[in-house]
Amino acid sequence: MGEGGTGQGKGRRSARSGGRVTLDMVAEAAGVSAASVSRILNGTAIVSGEKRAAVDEAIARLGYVPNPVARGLAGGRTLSIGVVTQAIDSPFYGGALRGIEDTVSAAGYSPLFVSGQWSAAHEARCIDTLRSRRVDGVIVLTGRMADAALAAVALELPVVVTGRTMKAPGLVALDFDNFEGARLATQHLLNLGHRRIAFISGDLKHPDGKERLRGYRAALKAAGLGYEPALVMPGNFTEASGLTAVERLIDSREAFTAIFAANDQMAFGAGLGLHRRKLRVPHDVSLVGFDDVASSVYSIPPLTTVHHPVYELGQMSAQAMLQLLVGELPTLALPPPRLVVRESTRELQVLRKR
Amino acid sequence: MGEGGTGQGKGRRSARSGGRVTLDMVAEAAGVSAASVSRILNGTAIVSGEKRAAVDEAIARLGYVPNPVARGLAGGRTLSIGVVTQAIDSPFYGGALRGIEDTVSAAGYSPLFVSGQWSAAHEARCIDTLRSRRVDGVIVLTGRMADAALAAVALELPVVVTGRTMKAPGLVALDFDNFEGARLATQHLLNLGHRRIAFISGDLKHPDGKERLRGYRAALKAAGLGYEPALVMPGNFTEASGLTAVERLIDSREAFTAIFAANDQMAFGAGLGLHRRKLRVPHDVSLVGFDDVASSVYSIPPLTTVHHPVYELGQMSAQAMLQLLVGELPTLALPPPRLVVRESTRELQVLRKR
DNA sequence: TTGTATGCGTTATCAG
DNA sequence: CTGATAACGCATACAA
Repeated sequence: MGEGGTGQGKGRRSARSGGRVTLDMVAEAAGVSAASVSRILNGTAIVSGEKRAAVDEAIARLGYVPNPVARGLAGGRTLSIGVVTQAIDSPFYGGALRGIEDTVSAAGYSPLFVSGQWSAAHEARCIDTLRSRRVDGVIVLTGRMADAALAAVALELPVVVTGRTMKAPGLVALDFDNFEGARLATQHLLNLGHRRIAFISGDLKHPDGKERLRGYRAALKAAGLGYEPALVMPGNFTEASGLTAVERLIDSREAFTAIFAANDQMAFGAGLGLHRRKLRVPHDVSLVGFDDVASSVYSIPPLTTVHHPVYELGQMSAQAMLQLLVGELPTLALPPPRLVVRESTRELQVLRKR
Repeated sequence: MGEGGTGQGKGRRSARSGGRVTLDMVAEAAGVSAASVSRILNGTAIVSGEKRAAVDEAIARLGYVPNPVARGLAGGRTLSIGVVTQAIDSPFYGGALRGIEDTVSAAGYSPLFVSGQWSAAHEARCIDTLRSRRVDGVIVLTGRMADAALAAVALELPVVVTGRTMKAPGLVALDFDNFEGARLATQHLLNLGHRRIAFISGDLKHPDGKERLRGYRAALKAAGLGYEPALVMPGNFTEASGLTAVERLIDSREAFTAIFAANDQMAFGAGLGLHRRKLRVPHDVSLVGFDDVASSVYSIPPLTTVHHPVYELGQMSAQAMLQLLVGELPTLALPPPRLVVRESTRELQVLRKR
């Protein structure tokens, strides 16, 4: 394409680097100045219809495509936006990355993904890399960095951060209602008649972890039940920690009829732990997760969980960034949490009622 | 860091753009020419120890960090390498992406990930984007593009492609022995006494899909068993297709005691299908997957599968690219397939033997 | 070995 | 509205 059949003049694209067509060549072909071509391309100023037509034609005929690198040097904008995630291969963040890529690339931007490895120091280094690459903005998925540190980078370039609620100039935070989600999940178990509901917490230094624990406690309290620390096991959002937690729970001989894990991955680990101890889900114990990752539909049994709109989260943070970039103040809100009831929970059978 | 406490002279970094330090400033501070600084930075030429020391000191003191954008414009190298994957959120490719990122960034490069969406046309567009961004090379994970198309881009910039075996100038292909892996998996089932082994194939237009089917057939043949088309169900590497396949298999009333799915995701789907039909794994039917994705350790039961070293695959393709970039001819080989026996397979019980 | 001059492809700042 | 011309930050022939 672009090469067309009417390849008169110019002939075989010239030299190295794939013999690319430059803006100058377009300008010459269209009989205008390079500046005008640039203006047309960027809508920087109003140009007459005639010239515009000539330029458009030349661009099409020559198959011109702008060079983002040169553009970045000259204009300061690289049309690339940095994304710092925790682990690029996480089943959870994966969806968000896809949402970001889809949205951002549709607007002509390219995402630059870097993994923070769950470390504030590493994250800071990632952001330095991103800044040295002159990204136009940075999207931080959750992240471990202090709010203040983030606010500091927001002073120099637009920042969108998910998973926390904060305010700072040049920064927009997009948070999901983890509290409500956890409350919903616990309430579901309560509605099914469960009273002894164990909780496998996530990393409690992580805002999501904190909020989900809070939601669990709130639901319990609203139901007139006391908070029993013995039913709460620490985890770190990995399958392994879910497995360990459930083993400790069983070994503690504390009675429980249901488990709410602070994320799906831990729920999967817990499920395996239960399976190993010959406890069946949901026959013997009901199990609820959080996030609704792709594989939760196909786990055995399919997992009841709280839907976390990660793809939308990605889309929205990207949109927010795009708006920030044009100087608008984004006002976006994530959809509220929604419980997805599948097959890992069921009504408490009376005989086991304590 | 770099700012240090000894912030004498220069004072608060000057103007806009974060008031960055340029190479010229370093040159001036060190009392040498910009060219020399550039040469030191790139090892382009031998410079005297004195000047080098002065420059190093100036760089450290000023906290200079090169601008990749300018570097890209001037030198043609952007220190970024493009990666086209199929789906950035795939549990399978995720590991490879991590391997690539780790390796590439350790060498000072930044990966630019784009999703090909399983479409040759989309892939081609992705590569165009990458090229317009002047990446120094492209890593293609499997991909749908024709070999010839890939060879064509390899003419203009280094290409590393995984999941296929081909030869072309400027291109290195890194393939995994899918045939042997599938043979191993099938052999395992055979060793356990299974004779009626169903196969859920992957996309047969996909080289991996083809090879795995071939391995299955080869093992059967070596065991003196005929190939029964009725035992082979088509799939497309998704959980959903695995579920469907197993349902069709059961509905066909064809007898089988084991299933080999061409990837883990389909195995998970198949597992759920079996569960729904009240068939237990491995009690009633043994199940083997392929890839050994992270979650296969925690599936119920933990899945016996063929380990595919995806992370290493990512690392090696990155290394290969790095070598290509310095003009070396990479000679890397992936580790051979290895069967990971977990709990989804067991010896065939005589009573069910047909 | 080192410095000088030029160019990379665009955008931005000026005059016209 | 439009066209020269100067940055942008660095690398590289070329000359010294």
